[in-house]
Amino acid sequence: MQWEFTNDRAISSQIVEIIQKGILSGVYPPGSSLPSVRVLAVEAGVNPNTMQKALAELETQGLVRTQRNSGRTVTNDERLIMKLKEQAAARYVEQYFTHMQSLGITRGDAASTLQSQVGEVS
Amino acid sequence: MQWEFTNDRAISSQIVEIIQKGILSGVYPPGSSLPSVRVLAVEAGVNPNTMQKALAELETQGLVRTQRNSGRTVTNDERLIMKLKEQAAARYVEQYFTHMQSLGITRGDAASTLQSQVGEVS
DNA sequence: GTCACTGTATTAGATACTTAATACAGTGAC
DNA sequence: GTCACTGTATTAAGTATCTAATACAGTGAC
Repeated sequence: MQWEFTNDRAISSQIVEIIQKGILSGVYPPGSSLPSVRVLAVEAGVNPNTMQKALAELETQGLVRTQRNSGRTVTNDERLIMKLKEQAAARYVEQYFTHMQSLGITRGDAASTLQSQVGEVS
Repeated sequence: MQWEFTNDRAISSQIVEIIQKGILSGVYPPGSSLPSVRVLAVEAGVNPNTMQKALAELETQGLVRTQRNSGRTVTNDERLIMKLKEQAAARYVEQYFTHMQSLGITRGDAASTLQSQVGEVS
């Protein structure tokens, strides 16, 4: 997990997205237990309150379960994970097209441009 | 120009991006004059100070020129515009791949997924 | 029972952003 | 010269975010 933040958005929101991706990509497998708030806060280099806020948000999304005095675990609901993963992917696709269209680039041209860079090493 | 803002990022930053896209896409052609700070502020529904901040940022990027007492114009430097447009497009491509990779999706699969949605109406 | 660990809550301070209400200097039309 | 418009600057207030420093209740190992 790489905790790198930009200062153009709230840190807690960025944490939510990072952990979301960790769960949706399988880095945090279904049912596995998460480090404690305090440990995660140290790892990420943020205040425990900030990490707490992010984890609370993840819980309302159903991605994380909390056992009041014994830590948190990733949900076991693999169908939910798969569904959210597909939704996220679809959102990224549309976000790409939207950005390119606002530059005056059609969906077709946007697709060609992307296709030509699949092999690039970035 | 559609002035719609989310509250997860600074409004002034969002204004910068919207006007940038307007210039790079040709909605604001090279050399054309921009509405005044106060008019743009009303259009966008924000405080003049906020619009001023965004326009100042655009000027440091070289996309906009200011004639101290007679308004602002879009730069005439079409090469700069073209260059920035290509850079922005390349950035969106990489951003897409990065997002998909953090979901555990390879560049190749990310390209296929996108290709399959070119024709969608969104 | 003690200790070390959980999540959670509260208070205070610093900072950034946005709005609001002004003000000033320069320009161009009349 | 007056008026209406430019960009720019300043001050104050409200809000959101993050940090810091605590505190409390519950659990499990020993």
